[in-house]
Amino acid sequence: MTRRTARGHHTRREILAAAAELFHKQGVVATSPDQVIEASGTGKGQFYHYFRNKERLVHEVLHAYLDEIRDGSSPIDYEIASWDDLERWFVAHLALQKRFGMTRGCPFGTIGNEVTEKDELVRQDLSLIFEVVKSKIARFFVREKASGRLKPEAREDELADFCVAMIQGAMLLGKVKRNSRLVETTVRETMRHLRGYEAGPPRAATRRVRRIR
Amino acid sequence: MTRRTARGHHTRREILAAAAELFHKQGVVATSPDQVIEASGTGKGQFYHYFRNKERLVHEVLHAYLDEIRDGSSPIDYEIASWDDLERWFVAHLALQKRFGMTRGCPFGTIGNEVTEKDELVRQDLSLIFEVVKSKIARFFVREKASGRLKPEAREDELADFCVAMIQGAMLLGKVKRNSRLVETTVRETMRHLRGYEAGPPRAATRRVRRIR
Amino acid sequence: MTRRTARGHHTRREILAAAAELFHKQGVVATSPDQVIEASGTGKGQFYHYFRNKERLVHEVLHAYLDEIRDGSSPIDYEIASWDDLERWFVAHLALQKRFGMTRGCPFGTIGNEVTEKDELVRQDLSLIFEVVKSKIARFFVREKASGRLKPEAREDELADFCVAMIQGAMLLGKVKRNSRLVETTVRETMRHLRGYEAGPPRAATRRVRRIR
Amino acid sequence: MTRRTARGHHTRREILAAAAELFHKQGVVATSPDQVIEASGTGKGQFYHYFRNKERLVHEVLHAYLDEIRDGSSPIDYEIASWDDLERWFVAHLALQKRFGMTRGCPFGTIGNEVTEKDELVRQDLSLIFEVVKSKIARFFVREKASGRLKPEAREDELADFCVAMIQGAMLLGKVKRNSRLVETTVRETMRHLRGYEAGPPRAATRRVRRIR
DNA sequence: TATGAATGAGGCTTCATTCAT
DNA sequence: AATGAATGAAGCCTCATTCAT
Repeated sequence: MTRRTARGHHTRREILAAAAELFHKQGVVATSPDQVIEASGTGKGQFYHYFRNKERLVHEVLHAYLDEIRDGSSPIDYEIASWDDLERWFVAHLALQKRFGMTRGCPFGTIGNEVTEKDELVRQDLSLIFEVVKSKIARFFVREKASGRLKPEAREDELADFCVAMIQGAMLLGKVKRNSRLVETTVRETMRHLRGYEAGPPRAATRRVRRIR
Repeated sequence: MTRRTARGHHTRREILAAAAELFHKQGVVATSPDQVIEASGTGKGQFYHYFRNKERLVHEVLHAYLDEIRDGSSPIDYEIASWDDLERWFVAHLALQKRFGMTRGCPFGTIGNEVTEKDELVRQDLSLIFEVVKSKIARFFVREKASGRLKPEAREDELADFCVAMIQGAMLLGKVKRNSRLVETTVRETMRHLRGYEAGPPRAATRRVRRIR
Repeated sequence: MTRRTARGHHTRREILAAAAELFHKQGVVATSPDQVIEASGTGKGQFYHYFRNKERLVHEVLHAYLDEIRDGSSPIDYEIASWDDLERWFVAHLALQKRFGMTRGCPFGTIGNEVTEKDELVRQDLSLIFEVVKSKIARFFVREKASGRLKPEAREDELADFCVAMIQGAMLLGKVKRNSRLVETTVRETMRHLRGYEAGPPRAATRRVRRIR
Repeated sequence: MTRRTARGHHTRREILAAAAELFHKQGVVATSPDQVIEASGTGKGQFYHYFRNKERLVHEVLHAYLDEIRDGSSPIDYEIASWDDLERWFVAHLALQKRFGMTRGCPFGTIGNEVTEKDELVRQDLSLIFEVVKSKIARFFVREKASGRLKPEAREDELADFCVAMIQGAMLLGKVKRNSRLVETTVRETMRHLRGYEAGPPRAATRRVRRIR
C-alpha cells in the first residue's frame, strides 16, 4: 500500500471518527458537514471526496459500527457465552452512558430515533445492526436451551429482541432523566426476568443477579 | 372572552397541533418554524407572537401532551386500574405506531433522543412526562401490593420504569425495523414478567396474556 | 395599498431588475443568487422570500419582459404597422447591442441558448415570448396582405419566424465577432428579402432600405 | 511514437470528446471539469495534465471543431460547390438538431451565447470558426458570380453572413420551441431569398427548393 | 503518464428570528 | 391579533484547481 493511499484512508477515518462522535453527541440532523469537517481537521473537499453526501457518511459510520460488532473490536463485547457475559453486555451500555455523564443514549438508538421515511438507507443499516446484535444474543439462548439449561418455553429470538429493546429504552430514559439508577434497576429487572427461564436445579434468581457497580 | 381572543387561541392551537404532528413525524431539529407555519396555515408573525422561539414551542407542545396525560384526554389511556388496563396501555402504543405504518416511534422518545446538553428546558419537560407516566403505572402496582395481589418483593417504582423503558425501546425497534411483530412479542414478554409478580392463587401467566390483536 | 406592500414590491422589483441585467450580461448559469442580491442591494432572505428559487426568478424575469412587450413599455417597439416600423424593430435590436459595445446578444437568445432539458419551465417562457413577438410581426404581414400590398404567396407566419430567427442569429454573430457591421448588413439583406414580397407598383427595394445609422 | 504517447493522446481525445458533448448539451458554464472527467472515464490528474484549465479545454474543443471543418471530417459538410450543397448544409444542421430531439442548438451558438467580456480567448476562437464557415460559403457565391450565375449586385460576403446568422437563429428558435418545422420553413425562406440572386434564365425559385425531408 | 488526495472559495437554499405596519 | 418584509448566519454541496506520489 503506497503512502498516499494510507494518507487518504487516514483522513477518511478521521472524518468517520469525528462524525460518529458528533452523531452520538447531538444526533445526525443536528450535525452539519461543516462541524464534522472542523472536528476532523480536514476540509470541505475531502469530506465530499470520501463521502458522496451526508447520508452516505451516516451509512458508512454505521457500517464501521457494524464491522466493530462483527470483528469484536467494539468497546462493548457482543460475544455472549454465559449469563455473566449477558449481564456484562447490559452493564457495558450503562458504563458507556455514564462515561458521558448520562447525557447521551445509545449511538444506534440516537440515530434510529431520527430516522424518517426519507432515510431508507440509514434505516436499513440500523435495522441490520439491531438484527446482528439480536442474533448474537439469541445464539446464547439457543445454546443454553440446547444444553438443557434453558426452559423449553423460552423463545430465544423473542428474548433477544426483548434484551435489545430494554437496553434501548433504558438508555433513552437514562439520558432524558440524567439518571443512571433507573438504567441499573431496569437492567436488573430484565436480568431477573431472563433468569426465570433458567432450567435445572432451581436457584434464587435474585441472588444471582449482582448489584451493578 | 371576546371573539378576538377565541380566534387567537384557535391560531395558537393550530400551531401547537401542527408542531406536535411534525415533531412526531420528523423530530424537532428537522422541523423548522417555517414548516410549522405552513402546516398550521398561519403566518410568521403569529408564530412568534404566541411562542417566543422554537424551544418554547417544543416546551409548550410537551406541556400540551402532559395536560392530555393528566386530564385523560390523550388517545392513550394512562389510568391503569387492572392488569388488563396495563396491557391496553402497552397495546395502545403499538396501535399508534401501526396507524403510521410503523414509520414513527413514540413522540416522547423521538423528541427525547434528540435532546442534548443545550436543551435543558426540553429535557426537563420530557423527564417530567416520563415521571408522570411512571407514577401512574407505579400507582397501580402500589395498589395491587396493598391489596396483597402483588408479591412483596416487587418494587413498584422500578417495575413502572421497566414498563416505560420497555415500551420506548420496543417502539424504537419497531420503527427502525418497520416491524410490529417485534413490538408485540416484546410487550408480551414484558407482561409475562410483570405477571410473575402476581401473588395469590398461582395462575399460568402465559394463558392470561392474550394474543395482541 | 399600504406602505409595507409598496416597500415589498420595491425590493422585488430591484431584484428583478438586477437579475435581468446580470442574465443579459453573463447569462443565467453564470449568475448566482448572491450576485443578484449584491447588485440589488437586498439580502439573502429577501431573495428567497420573493422567489422560491433561482429558476423561479428566471421565470419571473421573463414574465416581466413579456409584460413589457405586451403593454408596449419595452425599449424595443413591438407594434409594427409599416415597413418602416419593421425596419425600426430590427434596428432597435442592433442599437441595444451597440449600447453594450457589442458585448451582449439578445436577452432572450442569451437565456434561450442556455436552456437544457431540465429547464422546461424557462423553455416554455421563452417559447411564449418568441411566439408573442412572432405574432406581432405576423399581424403586420397579415394586414398588408389583406390590403393587397403583400404578394399572395407570402406566408405571414413563416416570414415572421424568419424575422425573429434572423435577428437572433445576427445578434449572436454580432456579439461573438464584436461587429455591428455584420448585423447591419444581415438586417439589410433580410429587409431586402421581405420587401420582395411587396405587391403593387414595382419599386426598387434597395433604394427603399435606408442605410442603418 | 511509443505506446505511451499513443495511449496519452487517446486519453486526451476522450476528454475532448466528452467535453464537446457536454458543452453542446448543457453549455460550458454548466459543465464542470469533474463532469468531463467522469464522462471521459479519466482522472483529475489527466485532465489538468492535458489542459491547463477549463478555459483551455474550451479553446481546444473549439480548435478540434475547426480542424474538422477545415479537413472536411465534420459531420456537416462545409464544402459547398452548388446550390444543392448549400441546401444540404442548412439541412444538415437541422438533422443534427433532430438527432437530439430538438433539445440542442448549434454547438457554436450554444458556446457563443455564453461568451462574456472575460472570455476573450474563447470569443476569438468562435469568431474564427464563424469566419471560416462564412468564407467557405462566400467562396461558393464568389465562384457563382465569377461564372455569371449570380447577379452582380449580390455581395458574396454579406450573403454568407446572412446564411450563418440565419442557421444560428433558426436553430436557437428550434431548440427553444422544440420545433423542427420552424427551422425547416426558415431555411426554405432563406434559400428562396438566396436563389433570388441567381442570374441567367429565370427559374421559379419555389420549384427549385425542395421540401426538406 | 497516471492516480487521486487536498484545498478553499463559492453556489443554491433554508434557518431562526426580528421588525414595521 | 395579524401580516409579511427584512436579516444574516448556517446548511449541504460543487467548483476549479493544485499537489504529492
